[in-house]
Amino acid sequence: MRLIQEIDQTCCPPLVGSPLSETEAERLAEALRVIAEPARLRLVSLISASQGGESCVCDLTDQLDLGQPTVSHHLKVLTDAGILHREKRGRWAYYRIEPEPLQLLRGALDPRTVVPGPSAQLGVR
Amino acid sequence: MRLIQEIDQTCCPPLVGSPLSETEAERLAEALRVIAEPARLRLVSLISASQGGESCVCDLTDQLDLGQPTVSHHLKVLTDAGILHREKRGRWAYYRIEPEPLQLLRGALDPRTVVPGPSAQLGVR
DNA sequence: CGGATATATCGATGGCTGTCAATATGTGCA
DNA sequence: TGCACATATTGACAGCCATCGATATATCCG
Repeated sequence: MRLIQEIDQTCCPPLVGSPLSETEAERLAEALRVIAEPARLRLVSLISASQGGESCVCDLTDQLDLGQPTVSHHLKVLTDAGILHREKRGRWAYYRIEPEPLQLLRGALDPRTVVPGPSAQLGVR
Repeated sequence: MRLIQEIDQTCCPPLVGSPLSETEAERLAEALRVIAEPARLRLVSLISASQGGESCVCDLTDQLDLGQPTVSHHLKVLTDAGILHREKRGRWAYYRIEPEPLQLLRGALDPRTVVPGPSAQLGVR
């Protein structure tokens, strides 16, 4: 059984500035692992590029050269992480992108982490 | 044996806009997997937060509660990916952050992917 | 040279996870 | 009610990889 793991505010402190604690690193890694997977990246890009911003499972299964259970599995992982939103209408399940989680992950890779210019000393201990 | 995999321009097309090809998704996932690991995230954050922007292995081993071979392994993965730069001075090896790769990864998570406003149609097929 | 120190490499192992086939659940339709 | 369709869940398996102990390599010092 897999625990639900949401990508929320507490997951993604900037990668740089002060060193990540063990717990912070684990949470951020867990969040990144959700999207560090080819099939899931393709699912996100397919859904976001689809008209109406949503897709049902059958459309996605066609394009991914993967079995339906596998696609369903990846959609569940993305949904549990909060990256996708699932809505069932009739026999079909429609998935759409939830904007915030990806933005939070993006924020964790903030370039200030990596470019220690003269202003790097500001709040940083 | 592990192949060298650099995080370069060709790795990180924006996650949204047009759907990722199978190859693009694999390359991006491979790049993300490099940082989707707690120990490696901590290494990056420790190095970037250290004075002078660089650390030697011994300093890092102390703070990570991991064996020296394991730390050395993670540093190699990060270096092969282009995220860290290694410089040997005397008996010590000093690692510092290479700014570009993390920025490229950040670019791949571009929020335009996720916020389909009225301007979402621009170049997008 | 020889010992000490710093780091890297090797080989083995255990745990995690992506994948599939089979099956279950749920929904619409006749 | 019964069938067809769409999706989810389960159980099993294979491949990957983080970790470690042991060892190799490299550098400094006396």
